[in-house]
Amino acid sequence: MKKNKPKYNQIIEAAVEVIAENGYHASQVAKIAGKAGVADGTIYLYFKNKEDILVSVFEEKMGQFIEKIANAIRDKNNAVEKLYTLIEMHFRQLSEDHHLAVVTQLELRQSDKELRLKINHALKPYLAVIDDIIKEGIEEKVFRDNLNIPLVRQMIFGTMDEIVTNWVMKEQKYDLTSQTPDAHAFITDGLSLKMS
Amino acid sequence: MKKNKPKYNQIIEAAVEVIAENGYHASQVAKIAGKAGVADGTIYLYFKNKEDILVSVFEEKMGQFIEKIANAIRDKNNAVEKLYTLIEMHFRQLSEDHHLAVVTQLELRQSDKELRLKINHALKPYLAVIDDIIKEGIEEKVFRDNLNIPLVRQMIFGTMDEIVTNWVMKEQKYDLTSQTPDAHAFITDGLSLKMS
Amino acid sequence: MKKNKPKYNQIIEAAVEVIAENGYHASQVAKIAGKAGVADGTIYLYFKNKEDILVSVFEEKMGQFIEKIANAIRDKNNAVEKLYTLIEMHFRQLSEDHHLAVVTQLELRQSDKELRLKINHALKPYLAVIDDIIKEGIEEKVFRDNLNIPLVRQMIFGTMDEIVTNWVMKEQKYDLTSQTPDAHAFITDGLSLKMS
Amino acid sequence: MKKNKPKYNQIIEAAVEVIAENGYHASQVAKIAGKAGVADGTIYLYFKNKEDILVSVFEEKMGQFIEKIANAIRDKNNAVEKLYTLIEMHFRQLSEDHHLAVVTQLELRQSDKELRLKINHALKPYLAVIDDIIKEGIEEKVFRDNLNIPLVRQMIFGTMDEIVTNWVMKEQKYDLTSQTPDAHAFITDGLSLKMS
DNA sequence: AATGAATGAGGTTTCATTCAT
DNA sequence: AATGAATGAAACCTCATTCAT
Repeated sequence: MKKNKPKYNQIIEAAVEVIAENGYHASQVAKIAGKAGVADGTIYLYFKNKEDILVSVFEEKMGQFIEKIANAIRDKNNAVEKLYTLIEMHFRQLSEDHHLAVVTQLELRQSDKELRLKINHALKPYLAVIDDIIKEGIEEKVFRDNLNIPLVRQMIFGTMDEIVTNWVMKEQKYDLTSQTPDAHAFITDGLSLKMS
Repeated sequence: MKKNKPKYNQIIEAAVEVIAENGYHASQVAKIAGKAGVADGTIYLYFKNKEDILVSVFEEKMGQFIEKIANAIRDKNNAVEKLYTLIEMHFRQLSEDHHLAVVTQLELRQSDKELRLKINHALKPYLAVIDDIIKEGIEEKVFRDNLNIPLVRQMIFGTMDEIVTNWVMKEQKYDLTSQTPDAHAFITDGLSLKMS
Repeated sequence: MKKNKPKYNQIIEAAVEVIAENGYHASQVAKIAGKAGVADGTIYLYFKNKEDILVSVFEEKMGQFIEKIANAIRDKNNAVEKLYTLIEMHFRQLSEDHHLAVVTQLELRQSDKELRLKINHALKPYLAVIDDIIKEGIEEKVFRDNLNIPLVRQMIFGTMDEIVTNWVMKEQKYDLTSQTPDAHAFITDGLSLKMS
Repeated sequence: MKKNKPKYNQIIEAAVEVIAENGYHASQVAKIAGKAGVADGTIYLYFKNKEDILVSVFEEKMGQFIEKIANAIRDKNNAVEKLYTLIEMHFRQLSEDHHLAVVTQLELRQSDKELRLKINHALKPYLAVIDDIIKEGIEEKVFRDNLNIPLVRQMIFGTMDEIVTNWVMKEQKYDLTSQTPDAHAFITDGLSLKMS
């Protein structure tokens, strides 16, 4: 978050709203400028081009997203609890900001390959947080020690991501956060019946 | 599959190739017509509009995709084996058709919300197959009976989808099919260390 | 001149008129299309981009310009007469097509360096015609044999060009063709008083 | 030259450099301000608008250009020598200031009709100097007395101008000043072989 | 059934100029 | 006198779709 750059943040917030309301391809720079209350040209004092707005939107929002999750996890005592908190915070944050959920789950994915790569890059720190939890769980001997970490991380992220996308596509008609226990159970224990 | 409509299939196949080679946004109708060996106008004798081509591509390919998986599953004896086969076939089919993998995992996702909904609709039969396996596993008492089936199905699909997408984005540098055991283990048993 | 391409020629002629009437920088593609009676997009079926229109205008017009001069010169018997005819035809052709004169003398010179180089390239055949006359005059021993041909050609072209440009800038208020004898006299004899 | 206006001259010099280095169309006011070491807005304390900068550049430089030629000519005894000196000085001054040569011969000509008229106006005093030499030559009876003075002046200027432009376009690969004798010979004697 | 020439709407970005400080 | 952040108009080109042949 660039401090003391009110216009920068105005534009970022306006971009999220405009994309959520109009869809990715109907999000003209003029519309963003209008909602941000600045002239079209002013956009280009703060962003290199339209793509730069979109990447910045993702970076800013993702930065805040990760920071909140990292904070919430910090005082948890073990990997299982941390994982639970991560899932819950992931769901809750998107649940509380419908605009952001639409933008990250649907609209920003319509961007082309180059932009997608930049967006994926902004996702790296989040994936690292997941990796750390997996490693901690292995050390604590609550997770198996033969886990393929990158693959497991993909599966955890894929699981949460698909749940959120379905929720967004169903127009957020049900409560997302309450899916946390089931999602957590699936990730830790899978589908299997526990043997006694 | 429309039978006895050779041009229809020519256009579908051309569309997959053009999208895989050029990317979604660089796939003009004229390019598809060119590769299919027909005039631009001819496209509109077989498809309502460009979106109709893309939806049809997905429907045709998804139909074949599901049929093969359904066939392979039919003679498996229990839910665990069926699930294993489903995952393996999912990975293998995309592994063997790189064009299709690029198109389904990356390019078609760049379409707008409306088209995405239609594509999701074509996915329904596949999701039903997954649902059936889950139900069967519950009946066989190898899966827990308190599973939220739609949620679990999303998680299974999300897990596989994310693995495939990562593989495509890493330019298919490693073997996808060999990820099957780990993916299957994650889905059935989660991360937890099994107690003896 | 591309034959049997009526739209091609319509666009070329429209471009000359639009540039002459509005000036180089106010010559939008839309204006040219409008005057040519075609849709904006049609322009791009015949020309790669706007620059291509402008280069083509110059090439087409210069081709006709040179051809007429070459024809007129062919049956002249000596270098002095040929030079006289070249000057007269140069002046007359621009005199008879005011639009073309404005475009070549004023408007097209506002183009950037790259376009200027392409335009200069189209001028080469004309400069070769001048060179040939100079060489012929030397062989006929009516011109000095120590002439620096490229330099002399520049001087001849520069002389004519400056006269035409001045005439265009003075809004063609006087007769250009009647400057031929004086221009010819200057080029052949310079300023000096002939000694007896 | 506005005396005691250091910023005025800074801006003029910066403009010449920026235009020579970047070309006419890439010479934004901001770039000129940057090179001059002043704020964008400061430009408008000294110049009415961008066109005014360019006209002033030409006027300032042309004033110095003419003054030097006028000084050099003053102590020559006859028209032929004065003409020789004028040509030599014309070539030498542009030869010694490549930036200025590029700006006057190529870049400033890309301006629109209105600006070109103002630039031509600044050229008037120079053309008057040429006129005076022609008149003096006629009086001295070394030039013909039936010369059309404005036309002859255009031809002399056009000759020199075309030579300089060619030299600039050939990227100044050869020596310009040494073209003086040939240019002078062409102007005084034309192409004709002298009769004895 | 097939063609392909023609259409025309729509948006990102630059940059000269202003004016509050 | 000097600053520099903010303004906002303006145009090239692409490409899905049509329709006369």
